Amino acid sequence: MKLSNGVEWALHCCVSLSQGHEAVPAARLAELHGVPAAYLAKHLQALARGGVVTSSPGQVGGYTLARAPGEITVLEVVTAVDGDEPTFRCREIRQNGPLAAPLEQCSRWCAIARVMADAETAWRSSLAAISIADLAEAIDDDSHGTAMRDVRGWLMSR
Amino acid sequence: MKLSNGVEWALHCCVSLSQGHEAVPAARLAELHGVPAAYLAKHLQALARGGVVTSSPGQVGGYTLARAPGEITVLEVVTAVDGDEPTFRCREIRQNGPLAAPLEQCSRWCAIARVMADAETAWRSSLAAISIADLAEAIDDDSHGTAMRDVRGWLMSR
DNA sequence: GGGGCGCTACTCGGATACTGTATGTCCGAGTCGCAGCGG
DNA sequence: CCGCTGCGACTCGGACATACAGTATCCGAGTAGCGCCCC
Repeated sequence: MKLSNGVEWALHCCVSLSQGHEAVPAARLAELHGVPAAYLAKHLQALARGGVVTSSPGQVGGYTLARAPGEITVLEVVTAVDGDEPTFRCREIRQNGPLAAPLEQCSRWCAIARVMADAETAWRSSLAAISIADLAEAIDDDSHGTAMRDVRGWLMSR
Repeated sequence: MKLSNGVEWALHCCVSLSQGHEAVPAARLAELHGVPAAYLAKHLQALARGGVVTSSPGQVGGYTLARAPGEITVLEVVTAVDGDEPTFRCREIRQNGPLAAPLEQCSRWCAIARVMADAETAWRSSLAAISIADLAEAIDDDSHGTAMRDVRGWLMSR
């Protein structure tokens, strides 16, 4: 079970976007994070589709957070980029083979699927408890208060 | 983030194995669950490598649970089949670009990686709380006590 | 009749093709800002 | 001097190649059981 690395890029981009009020083009975000611009654009489009960021075309266009940083959870970003399909897809193999379970016993999910779904819920809850604002604060603390200030300055310049 | 469907097969196989004391060949497990035998064998090998089941060659060989069903957790099965790499691999992009974080601030993990790791820990804990015996009991309850009895009977026959 | 030996059949295990998803890239459609022109 | 219009440049958005991992399969190495032969 591997998570697309686009998730990491998207989270960093959201944190950066939370530091400026102007729209930031995809190319500029790519430069800031040192990642391929064309590919990052793809993930930003996914964020836009997911309602995490809003895009504006034109000469001074770019991406902006759709809501306040404290109102956007990490889970939303992950879901927007990675898709909202469940990680475990039950193929109902209990209905296969010589001992196939009768259909009337399959009204509930398979016990295995329930366990996996519970685990996924725990994972999602953990991600939903953290907001972009929390991330920005944590990163700022790690850098003793310089990282976010530098990002703000860099976004302002040019 | 998608989980290999081999995980589902492996869990079902472990539950079935918990019902019989004889070694069960891969082909027989495949027949029981209605899945391709050659492919299932691959996953059973992974379970053997992970120490979840033990394999015995020869005419009456096959697979057996390596420990008591209550002592094997779902997490072990998932890890054995899917690999134990973390779902989120931090590429340290904070060290990229014009505002690269200095190395002395990177002694700890990136804040984003920490959040993802916490979520994964929650997921793993949830899976580690359930054993194969728990699964077998839950499946039995769903079928009003017939499913595991049928499996035992089918494994005895032939 | 008992013990030893060889054969056979069955098992797992890893090496080998194929498919789908993630990765990476590109060019076209659309929009906003700015400069130039006319009133 | 002010407003309108046309142009240009920049933006996003989706369509297009490529690389890798999951899917599916096969055949060879090894072992245990069984029957046969010899004593």
